[in-house]
Amino acid sequence: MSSRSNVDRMPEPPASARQRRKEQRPGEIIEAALEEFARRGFAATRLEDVAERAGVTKGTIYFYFKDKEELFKAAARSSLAPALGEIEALGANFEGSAEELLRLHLRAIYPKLVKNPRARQILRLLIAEGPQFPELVDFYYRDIISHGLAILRRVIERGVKRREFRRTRATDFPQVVFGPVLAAIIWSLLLAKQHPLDFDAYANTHVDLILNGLKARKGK
Amino acid sequence: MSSRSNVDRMPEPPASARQRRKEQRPGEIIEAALEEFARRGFAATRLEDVAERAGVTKGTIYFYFKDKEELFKAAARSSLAPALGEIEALGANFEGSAEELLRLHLRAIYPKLVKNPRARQILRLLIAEGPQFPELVDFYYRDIISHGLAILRRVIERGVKRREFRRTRATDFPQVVFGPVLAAIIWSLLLAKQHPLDFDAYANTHVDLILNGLKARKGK
Amino acid sequence: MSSRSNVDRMPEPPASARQRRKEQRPGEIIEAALEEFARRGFAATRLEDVAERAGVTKGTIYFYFKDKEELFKAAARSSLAPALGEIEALGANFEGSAEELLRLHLRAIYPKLVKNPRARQILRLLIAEGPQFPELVDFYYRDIISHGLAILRRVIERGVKRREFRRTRATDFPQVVFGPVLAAIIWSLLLAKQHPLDFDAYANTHVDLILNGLKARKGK
Amino acid sequence: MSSRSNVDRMPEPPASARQRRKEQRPGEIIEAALEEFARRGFAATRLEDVAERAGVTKGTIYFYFKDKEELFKAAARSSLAPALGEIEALGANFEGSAEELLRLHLRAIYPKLVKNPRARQILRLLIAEGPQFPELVDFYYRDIISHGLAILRRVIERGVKRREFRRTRATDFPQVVFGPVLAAIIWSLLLAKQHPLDFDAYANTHVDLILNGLKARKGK
DNA sequence: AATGAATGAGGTTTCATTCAT
DNA sequence: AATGAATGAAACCTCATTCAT
Repeated sequence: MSSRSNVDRMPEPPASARQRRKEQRPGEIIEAALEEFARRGFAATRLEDVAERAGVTKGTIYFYFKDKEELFKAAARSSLAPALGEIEALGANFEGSAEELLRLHLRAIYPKLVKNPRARQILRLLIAEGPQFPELVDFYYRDIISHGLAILRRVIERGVKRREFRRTRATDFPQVVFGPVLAAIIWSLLLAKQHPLDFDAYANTHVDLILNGLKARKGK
Repeated sequence: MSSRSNVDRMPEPPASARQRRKEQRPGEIIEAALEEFARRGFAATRLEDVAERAGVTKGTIYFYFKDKEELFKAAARSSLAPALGEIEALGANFEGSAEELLRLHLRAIYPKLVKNPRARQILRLLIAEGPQFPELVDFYYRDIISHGLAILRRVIERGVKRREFRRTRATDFPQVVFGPVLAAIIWSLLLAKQHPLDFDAYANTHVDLILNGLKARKGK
Repeated sequence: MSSRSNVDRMPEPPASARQRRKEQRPGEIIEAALEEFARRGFAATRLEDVAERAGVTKGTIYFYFKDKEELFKAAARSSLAPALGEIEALGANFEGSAEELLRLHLRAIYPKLVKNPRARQILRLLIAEGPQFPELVDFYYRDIISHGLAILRRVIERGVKRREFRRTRATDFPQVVFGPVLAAIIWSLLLAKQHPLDFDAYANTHVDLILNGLKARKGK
Repeated sequence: MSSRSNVDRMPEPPASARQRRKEQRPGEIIEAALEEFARRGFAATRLEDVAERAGVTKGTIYFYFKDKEELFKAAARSSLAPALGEIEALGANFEGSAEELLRLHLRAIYPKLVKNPRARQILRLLIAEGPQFPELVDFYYRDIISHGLAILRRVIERGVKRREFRRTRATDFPQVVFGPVLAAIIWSLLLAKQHPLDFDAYANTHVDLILNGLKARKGK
């Protein structure tokens, strides 16, 4: 990403550089746009800044995107799907206990969501611009959120079936299990700089608390 | 709210009404501003719209607030303190079990935060505009967040001391306990309209799961 | 019109100048716009130029008109109605011959249309921008053209009834009688500067030719 | 016209087709340009649209024409000369009466000017863009208008010499005789769609009225 | 205290034009 | 001969801010 602009300034780019550039341009612009939109929000972002960050001029953006809104949507839909896919894959052929599986999932979520700047930025955009871009919310619900919740729900159900977990309404509200992750992301977005948080220890506490909360009591 | 503008257009309002009006003006403007800012974000909000909603003209806003930013800060600081105060008061002379107290707190939080549009809007503003208004984040951390977390921390510590709760790092990370509330608020902000959630049942699940997670195991 | 800008530059305008100005502003802007639009056409006209000519800034235009198109329509509808009214009035209580009346009408048309820059400009706008602004064409047809043709038609019919004029299809096509006026206007718009035309002699020739054309032959 | 683009996309067009294509390109572009310029005017016409209509890309236009203005002039000069030539030829070896000859001329003008979309479009361009392109006006005056008027003048003079027509100033102002044609063209440009006109009957009325106007009175 | 006409900086968007391929 | 990605100069338009009243 940072090497890009250097190339721009290099005289005599290799023969096929132009071709390679052309194919990468939209992606580069989207990348730059995501960065700027996440930093400032939709309205406060200047396409001039996006252009500069992408190493092109304003006009070029309009060659690839109809208008600011289109660019925003393209950037905001910037996929979290790969991350989700990896998480989903965890449960594919898993044979162990539900506890183990939930631990695996939650532990995977932190590096992929909390510590991943891109994911945090997208969450910020979603919260900030959701009301102005309902299609965006729809998209994320359909493609990401509902899937993520379904994954959690299945793990919990598995635990219940195996008598590892109590039968609770947690299967109806997997958001409760996920909630602490959201708290961590928001902390990271707003406060981490001034008030650092040990996210590893935080994740352990989250896992421990939730698992203990779900598990069936021996004594009872 | 709707009667306001009528009054404005009434010729010769009685002296006292005018007086009352004058004193209420800033508050009315702040109220209108909060609404608009929360709906659209700082940059996208037009002072003209705030003025209209407040039943005044643009010029009047500048009589009470130096500029748009000042108005935004005034609106965004719009207090959550009363809500926090009420929650804090719960623990003041409480003599019962920590479980009971935590239950009380969590149950109090839902109506005051999740179901309270004003609180939700402020959270949205904080997340959306935080990067542009660090003072705002500081303010909320100092006045609200740190206090709120401290309250939770004290309740948990009380439980640990009374051997009701296990000794976990939850006291270091009360955010984990609070997390599900955040998830509910964000759901409410973005998704509730299309995908309603039974927040009462949700709250019960939250309380149950967290309490069970915190409690010491009899068997062990 | 030309004194306006001087006033602008005068320090200390009289007390009510502002008020007077406010009421005149829209009219002044329309006047300036008509001038510019007629000179350059809709697309090529810059609002900055209109503003300068009107002695205001770009922003002011948008205070009075929604956008460039709205301003254009307002300017283009700039009335020809008074001129039409005066012509129409000619026939009101006229008691003389149809020949005399037609002479009166045609003679009145030249100063009001051919020699009137405003009328010429409007015609140019109508022809040039008609396809882009069908509502404008509708408006002119409804308010001006159909009335104008009706006036001519009535005069011709009167002549026919009085046996002054032959019975021809000129009543169905008063445009034929009016045509030479159009030729004069267009000449004036395009060629008069390089190739002056004696419009008074032209008008006489027009009147003579058409009247002779309409009149019943004695011999026959 | 519509098959053109298909050909374009055909791989390996036969050598001769390509050759033919190459030679026709400028003409095709001019044709497309005339269409677009007449529809929208100079400023509002986008070269991209011209290119698309011509079945080429923007760049190609610049291979044949220096810039937009050059293309416009090429399109706007698009010849009316053939039409004029045919009309002029009518009088070449004509031996009959002036009345007959004038009838011939006027009758020839309608299909060639009023009913010919290309001629109408050029007139529109001339009126609309004349002020911005004085050379264009000069060109049309020199090559078309002055010739056309001269033709009419000669016919009228012939009639006067032969004592068919009265001696009037119509020879100084043949525009009067031509005027009704202009009215018909403009009607056709602006109003014909909404308010159809029977141009054949119109032409007859024109011929009848003007001839009667010109002719010497038997009785006198 | 309040108004609202007016400003002007700044942003989005368009499009003629260029140029490497 | 032709392409089309890229540019950059304008142009439209918005809106925070001012100020005479």
